[in-house]
Amino acid sequence: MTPVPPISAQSDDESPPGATRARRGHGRVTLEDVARAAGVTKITVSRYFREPGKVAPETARRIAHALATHAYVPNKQAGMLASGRSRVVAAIVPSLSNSVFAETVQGLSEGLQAAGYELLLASSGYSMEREEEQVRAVLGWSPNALAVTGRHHSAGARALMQAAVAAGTPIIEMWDRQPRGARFVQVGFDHAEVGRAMARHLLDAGHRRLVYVDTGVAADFRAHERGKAFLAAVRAAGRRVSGQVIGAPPGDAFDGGRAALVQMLDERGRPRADAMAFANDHLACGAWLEAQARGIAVPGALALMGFGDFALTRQLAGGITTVQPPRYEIGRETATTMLRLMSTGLAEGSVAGLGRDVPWRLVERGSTAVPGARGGGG
Amino acid sequence: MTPVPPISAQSDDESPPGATRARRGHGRVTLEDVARAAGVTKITVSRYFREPGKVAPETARRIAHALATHAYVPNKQAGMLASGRSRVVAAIVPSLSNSVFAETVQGLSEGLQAAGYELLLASSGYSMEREEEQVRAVLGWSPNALAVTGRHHSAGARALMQAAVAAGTPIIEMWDRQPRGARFVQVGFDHAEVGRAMARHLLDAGHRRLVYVDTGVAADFRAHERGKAFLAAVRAAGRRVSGQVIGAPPGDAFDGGRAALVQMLDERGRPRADAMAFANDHLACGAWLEAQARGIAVPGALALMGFGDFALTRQLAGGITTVQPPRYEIGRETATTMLRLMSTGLAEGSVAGLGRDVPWRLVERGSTAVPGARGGGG
DNA sequence: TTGAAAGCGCTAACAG
DNA sequence: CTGTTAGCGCTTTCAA
Repeated sequence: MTPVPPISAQSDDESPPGATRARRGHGRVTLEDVARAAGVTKITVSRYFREPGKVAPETARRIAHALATHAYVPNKQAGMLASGRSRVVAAIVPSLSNSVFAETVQGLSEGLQAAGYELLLASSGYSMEREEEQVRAVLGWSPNALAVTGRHHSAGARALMQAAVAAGTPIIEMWDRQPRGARFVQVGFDHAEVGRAMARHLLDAGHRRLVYVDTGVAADFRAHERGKAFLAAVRAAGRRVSGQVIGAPPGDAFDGGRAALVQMLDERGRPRADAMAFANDHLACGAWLEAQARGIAVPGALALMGFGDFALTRQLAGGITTVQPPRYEIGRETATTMLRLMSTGLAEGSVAGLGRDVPWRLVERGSTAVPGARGGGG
Repeated sequence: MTPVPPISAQSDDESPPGATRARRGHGRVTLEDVARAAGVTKITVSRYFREPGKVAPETARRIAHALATHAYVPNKQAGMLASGRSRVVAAIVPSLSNSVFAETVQGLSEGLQAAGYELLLASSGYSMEREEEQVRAVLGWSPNALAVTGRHHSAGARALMQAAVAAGTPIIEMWDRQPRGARFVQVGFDHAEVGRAMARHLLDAGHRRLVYVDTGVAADFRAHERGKAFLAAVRAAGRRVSGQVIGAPPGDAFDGGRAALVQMLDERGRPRADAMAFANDHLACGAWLEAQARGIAVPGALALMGFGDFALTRQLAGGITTVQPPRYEIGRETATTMLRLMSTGLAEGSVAGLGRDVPWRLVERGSTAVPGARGGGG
């Protein structure tokens, strides 16, 4: 263990009159300790870190030596407080266990790390109330920028975020992009468009009775939006097709997908739908597995498609059609956008609605394959 | 006396409605602003937050009113610096995308949140070098405690961690427990024991030719340890059984599992092993899917088992035998242990090796089921 | 090239 | 119950 030098007031200067106050520090090594050991003052050590070129080689050597024996860890609070620069960016995602957001965070983290920023991460557990708490909490660290997920927030969270923008802190909404009425910069895509594309894909394959299985997660607004648009698109397709949105039970998503499939079966165990679209791939995979267990042919008797492009969709025989969202790219693009906004100082209300549409694509696999050309419906 | 403040290029014209004037630092509202608006001094506002009982009701009312119109966000850097208490705990996990750690983080987060702590999260990407960087980075925030994953760290990281312990910051190693030679408090379990249990399970089922498929992730030391113990246990079981450890290719784990299975097939497409144990359930599921695709009966022709208890293992027909690690509990227990150490101030070297064994269990499912009683081997 | 002085925004101690 | 004073550890002028 490195010996921690005594911090006792070893005063070479005059003792302050009537100085009997209790010391407050926590036993850590400070810049001052290192400086004393190196025979310089703390500002020189500080420079050694920030502008190494500006300290004499000999001095640098002595400082390096002092550092080697002192396990010095710079106190970031102090640095941030003094400089006003935090080099920290905060992000709030609904869930860290959801691999979708994990990859976004990965992209964000990589993009920021390259620029020397640290990431303060929080999760809201898909609760707007907790999101507000987290917004408040992370803003307290004066991050240089904040990324949140989606465009639905509590009034309180919105107020905090707007105050932050007004104070010059860029705020970015990830995963969702809907320039109309946007209050913040957005990096993502339009989920309604995805919902429509899913419907169109199934309609084009000739299916007539379509179902969208929504997630059991109440606050997954993006999934709901896809479902809503899906339904609207089906309804707009004419009288010969029917659309329906049902909800998967909360809990394990594989089980939820299975349950949704079962719910769609008639008394004879046959699907009352031609095709089912799911809010996410776990649900879709669950349904696929249940279909397989029951001998329901996919896509012969029932077409299935999901959202998310989870690894498993490539693994199940024939593959499961899905929408590949730019999970990683959203994070990466958010980082880029943040860096740009931070450097230009453009964080004003004027940029609300700006941002980037990050492209997604529909990946067609076996679960919605059309044998031959099944003929155009509707 | 008063140095002329740097002239702000832009004229401080009128502040946005609701919020009062922008100040020089971040342009953020400070305690002082609120205090002025409430007609008190900042310390009173500070007390209003920390010890509400100690401010007069009338004063409290005025402060509350001032707050309502000021979007005040406390500056945590300043608070921490002044109080020395951070109410922040840091954790470093190998990967946020790995659901195993995601759940641990969830448990940790929940346990800490209840006690009013915030979580600073970092991921090392399974790299000891990056882990050291992250240790250094998070220690700069003066967390009240730090949790790292596993007991393998770079010398530099170890030095930083030991200095932190010496300075009174509890450090906990999660997921691994090996009291011999431990330098820090550990909350987890012994992976060698798991490896032995996996071997025993397969041996007891009468299998003779056993294979452990290690992960393609080089720095997943715990997986390697399970493999090593697995092999040792098989070798110790006598001359009539054989054991082997092979590595899965890096990349997608489902594909890795498939590849590992293929690698074990002879020219006629028949397994050269009786049973395969995998470093994780993704690999095991991949192998299972490949076996199914090739018409290899599981467990008839080949028994499979994994580690991790991922949701999918319950879904594939018959289920896949796995080891259920206490993913969530490790996080929860880490939180409890941290809180205890922080309150007792016991963070000295004397507690190294202390900690908790968190129990795991082997979940037997179809993929290793013994039809009837296949007869005792070795 | 190095140092001295003056805070950053907040809280601990100690009066009133 | 409220205010005053003195820092927390670092970075910013500015001076030497």
